Amino acid sequence: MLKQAIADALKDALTRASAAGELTLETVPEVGVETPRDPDHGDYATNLAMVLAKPLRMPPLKIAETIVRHLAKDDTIGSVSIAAPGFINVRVATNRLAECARTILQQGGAAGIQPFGQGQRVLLEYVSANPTGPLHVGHARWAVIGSTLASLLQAVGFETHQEFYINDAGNQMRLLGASVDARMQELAGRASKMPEDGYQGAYIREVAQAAREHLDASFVGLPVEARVATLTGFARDYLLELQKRTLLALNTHFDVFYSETTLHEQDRVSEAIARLKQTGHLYEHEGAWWLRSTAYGDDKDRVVVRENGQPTYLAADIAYHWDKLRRGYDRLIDILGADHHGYVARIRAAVQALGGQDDTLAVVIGQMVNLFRDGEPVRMSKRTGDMVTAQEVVDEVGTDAARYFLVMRSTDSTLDFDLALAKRESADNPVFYVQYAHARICSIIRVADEQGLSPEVGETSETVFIHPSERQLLLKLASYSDEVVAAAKALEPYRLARYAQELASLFHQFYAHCRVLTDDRVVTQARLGLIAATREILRHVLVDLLGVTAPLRMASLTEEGASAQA
RNA sequence: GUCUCUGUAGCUCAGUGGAUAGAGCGUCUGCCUCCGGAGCAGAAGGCCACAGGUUCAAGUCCUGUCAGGGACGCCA
Repeated sequence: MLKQAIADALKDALTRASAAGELTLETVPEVGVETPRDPDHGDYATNLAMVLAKPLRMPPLKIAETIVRHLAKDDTIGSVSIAAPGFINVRVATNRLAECARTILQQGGAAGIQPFGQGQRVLLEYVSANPTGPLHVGHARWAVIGSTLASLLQAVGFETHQEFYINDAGNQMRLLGASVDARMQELAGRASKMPEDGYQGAYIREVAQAAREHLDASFVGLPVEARVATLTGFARDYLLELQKRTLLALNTHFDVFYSETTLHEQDRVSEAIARLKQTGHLYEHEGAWWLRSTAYGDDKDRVVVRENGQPTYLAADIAYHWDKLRRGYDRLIDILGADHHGYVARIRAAVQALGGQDDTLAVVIGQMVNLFRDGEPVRMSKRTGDMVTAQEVVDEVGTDAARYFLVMRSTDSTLDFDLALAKRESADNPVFYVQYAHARICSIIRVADEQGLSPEVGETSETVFIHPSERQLLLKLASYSDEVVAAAKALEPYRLARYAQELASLFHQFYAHCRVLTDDRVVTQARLGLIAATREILRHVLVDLLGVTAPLRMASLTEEGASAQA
């Protein structure tokens, strides 16, 4: 809310100084405004003078003085100071901060968020698992990152859509059908042979059991090919439903589940191949057709049609991405696991070969999740039966903790997820810390309500908000809209979780230092407004962006509190 | 071997080229007459893996080395 205003004021000052002939600028440079680490250095700062020192061939301190002399005092800039070697430090007028809180209170947590997306259409594709088994924790991480990113981009003015690409074609699916068939034969008491590299997990037996209940009894006696074909479809549907249930439990909602098989059935794959041949991006070599992906920076060219005439997985994915482009999306975002990193260059190349710009497709790589239970690593393997599924994780720790933990780290970092820790309802657990701040505010407002007080931020704030913790809280509230925009531009949803924790921390500090409900009516009114604005922001970041609940009260506390007092 | 992510406090991690490197947990010490103590305050704890370079300024950018994760199919 404030960053742009300060940058504009500085830019105006530069222009005036230039017009006055005191600084000889050819163009007005980009003004970078940052928040200093040390609050003593002001609320916002710029290194403008130091950046200009070289081109102007003037000492940075002198430039800073000149800029400050031409800086118009407005309702945002309270005071300005210069610090060696050339920083310009701005302290925001407290009335302006109070005005920000008032705006948040009136317009809600989204107030002031710059809608730079301008209605551009964005398609996010994420999770996109094979329907050959339950989702694992890695999938859960992509799910949470994807859905949070979708909300985030929506909040900054993009029109976002979310899709799950079902990898339901190819050899893996036949193998799945054969694995289920083997288990089913077992259940029927017949001799069976699990195929080489067949799916071994306990869930295969579950699918087989379900198939026995839903398919006709005589089915077991059919020839192998017929059985496997039917079971492949059955298992696909069954496991996809399982995955969908998990995604819902993670509070993730897709607009479309897009089946790879339909691409083949509707000849989309052959169309895409024909198109690439026509535009000269494919060539024939050793009986196969290759995409010239090296033309767009890939390490080597990639086969799209095999020697035997069958299209590869890449061919289908190219067709899918072409379909996305033809549906009129301005930007495509794919979220992939680090295990698919090597795939990025070729799909980016394909998008460009299909006419996309080099920045049309953005790929977010999520590093892997290491699962722990009480410090002991838990193995994740699809082939063994003992893996912990995403569903089990959500069942164990709950949706809120699962979402928060899976999104709170940078996607570039591998995530250590300790189930015991996430489950613990204690201070270890950041999601409870943030939710507690929200519940605490609700509690105060409930008490105030009983006294006939409603939250408002009055006009006399300069004299009312005098405690440092009040200022810090106000500043944090005012920076929310800037933070949302920054997180969206960088495609870094984890920043929202950090912000939420920092805001909660500042609120708890304020709470410890300043009593809200006091004998002084003016102070009470102002502080009620402050915490109500804090609640708006907490609710927005938790519910609207992170997809986590913002509880009015902490349920387990009342129980514990009751028993503790007894 | 090539590509890629990571390496910052005992642990898990922040840190958009700027000022004295931060948070949470853990450890130690304080704070409940009072709006919810799942909280707050304080202390201890660091050659930012290592070596060069770029610049007014490097934890941050570049190159190399070391260590750990992931990937290198006419699998999906």
